[in-house]
Amino acid sequence: MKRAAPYDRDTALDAAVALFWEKGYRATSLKDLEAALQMKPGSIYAAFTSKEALFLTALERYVDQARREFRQVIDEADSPLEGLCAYLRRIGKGENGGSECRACLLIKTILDVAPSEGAIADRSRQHLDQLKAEFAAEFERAKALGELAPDADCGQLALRYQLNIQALRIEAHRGSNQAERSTLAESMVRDLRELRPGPD
Amino acid sequence: MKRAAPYDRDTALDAAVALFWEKGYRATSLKDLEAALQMKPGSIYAAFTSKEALFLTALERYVDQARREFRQVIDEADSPLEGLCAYLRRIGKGENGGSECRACLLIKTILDVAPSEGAIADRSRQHLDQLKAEFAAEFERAKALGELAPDADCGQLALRYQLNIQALRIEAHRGSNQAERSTLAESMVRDLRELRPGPD
DNA sequence: GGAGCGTTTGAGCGATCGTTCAATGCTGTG
DNA sequence: CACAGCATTGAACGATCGCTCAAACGCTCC
Repeated sequence: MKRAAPYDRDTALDAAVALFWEKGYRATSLKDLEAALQMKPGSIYAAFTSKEALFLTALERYVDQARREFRQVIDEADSPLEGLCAYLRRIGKGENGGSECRACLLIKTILDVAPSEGAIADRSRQHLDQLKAEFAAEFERAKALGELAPDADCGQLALRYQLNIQALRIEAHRGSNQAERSTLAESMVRDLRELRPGPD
Repeated sequence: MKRAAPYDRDTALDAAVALFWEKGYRATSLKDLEAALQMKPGSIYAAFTSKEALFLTALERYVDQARREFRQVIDEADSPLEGLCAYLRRIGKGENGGSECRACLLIKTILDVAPSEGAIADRSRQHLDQLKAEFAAEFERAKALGELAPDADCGQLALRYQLNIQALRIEAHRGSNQAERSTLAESMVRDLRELRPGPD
């Protein structure tokens, strides 16, 4: 039997996600990682190959978690459109699972990373596209249930939805207080609800 | 008479803006600046005190330019609301003056910069607030002319307008092509136009 | 033409970056 | 208990970071 690893990979990765999320890829030094993961440089490299590889692994974990949170909110909602609204509200509340409210790590990364570190930017873009597709699928579900007009462009709606989420998160990075962001989220929710076809 | 400075301060600052805009504050090294400004480190420090001070000066220039462009589009438009729409379209076109389309330097900076370099982040936030105020003033003007409902919340509208602009610019950082962004801008314009009160 | 002075230069500072590897310490087996 | 084997360690590497300063330069004025 192999000796149990004295570090817990999942715990370490969670710490890495939190750190990268807070400081960004470039600004996070190996020294920071040593402290956060409670691992010496050698161990980090043995476990994750390189800073870049560690980041990519952490990114995967981050996206998985984000997707899980989204799905959970959706599943608890009464309808697809209501679920999408609820998720917006949740982000506006500033609470995003247990973690503090920050700009989306994917966006941060895309803006932060130099062209030379293209692998990281590329992967981030892929993740963004996948999340957008997830949103689009939810809009499609809403349309099938009659919550949207039959000719609604779900791709476009998903894009704007995603941009709204990004905006809410970036707004949190700015000085704005929580109430302001809640108002903002409500205004976005209103826009979504107005998409509902109906005799009004 | 003092000897004329062998470097042109404005030219150097323009180069600094372009470089910082492309690479971000942290990722821009003194070596990069030496090449871009065609100045040796000693000269840079003699002229601008430090990398941080140089960035702050460049930031000022960037914002001035952005504001000038906005004002120009507004002044050429038939009405305040039309001006705001035209500016959105212009950003959607991907052309933003002569410079390539990139995420707003202010947003990039806020997301990029560590808390330890607070001065830079703080100044960026101030600039963002000022620009938002400029937008709000334009919405107020629109309201006074009857282009908006009398009870419209111009502060809120300005915020969402600014977030839309940020979204368009960040979208450019992503893979999305120009046509996609144009469509996006048109959709935002439509939202703006729907604010017009009317008999419908 | 030479003295004086302000500017520009670039080698080099200490710190820190991401990374490596020989030495060390611990664990499961005989 | 002794040993074999592997994970962990942390000092140290070369590169690069932001930055400094003594020396060289070039202009102006006498």
